[in-house]
Amino acid sequence: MELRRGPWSVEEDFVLMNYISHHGEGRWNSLSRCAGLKRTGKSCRLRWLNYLRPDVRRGNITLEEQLLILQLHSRWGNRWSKIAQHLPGRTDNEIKNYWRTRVQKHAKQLKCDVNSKQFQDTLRYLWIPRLVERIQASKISNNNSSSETQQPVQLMNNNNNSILITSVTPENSSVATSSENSNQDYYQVNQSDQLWFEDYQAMDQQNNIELWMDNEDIFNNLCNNEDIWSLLEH
DNA sequence: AAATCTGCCAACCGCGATCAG
DNA sequence: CCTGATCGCGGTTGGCAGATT
Repeated sequence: MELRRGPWSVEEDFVLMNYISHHGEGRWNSLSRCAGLKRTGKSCRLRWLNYLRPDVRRGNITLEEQLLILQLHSRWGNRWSKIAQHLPGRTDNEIKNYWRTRVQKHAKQLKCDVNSKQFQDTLRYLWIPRLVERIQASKISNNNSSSETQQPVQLMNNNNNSILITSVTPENSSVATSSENSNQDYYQVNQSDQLWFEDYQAMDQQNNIELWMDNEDIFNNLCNNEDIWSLLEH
């Protein structure tokens, strides 16, 4: 039997959805045959998981989701399926596409490799905190009560060639992180030994941005579809 | 207005892991 | 235990639409 390739038709989608609704997913090769689809099992699986499955989320990646992607990628690297497990309704393919088209583009603009320590540090110490700050600001301006439990972070040069990351209380939440100063801090850090990294890890254990990942409300305020990259550039 | 470029995203491919006989 | 089949993941490609030249 000749296998079909390329985009799925509406009829094929219907057949696949109908079959899975009656028989469940899995055993993709036999599923494809039994459903009468001229597609590989692999193709059926991909179509279902990335497009047809009812809990797939559509629309732009939100600020919160962008933050999660950055944080999780800094920890796990290109383990897209693992990252996707923490973004309900988003597929590994979607996250991978987002990363490649948006994040890698900015690495290119900075003339550094996306996997280089320099770029990873830029993400971790400059862009992630600024994104957290931005989200926090948007929540405060929205009078969102859930913001009380979430704290922004602040970047400080502690005169020891390391960057100190501290939480910021609501009363002094106007965090100053001009790109010039932060870049200067960043390059000083780059010349230092491993102390800064240990500092960060220690803070990581206590009260820093990782708290965000565990907040159950994080997906309850998906109000904002702004793009962090345009925000961070200006 | 036409040609070219760019961003986006669905789909395919290769490979290693896992499963089943 | 071995081997072929299948699955799942990450990398890559191709095509479309909108932006730019």
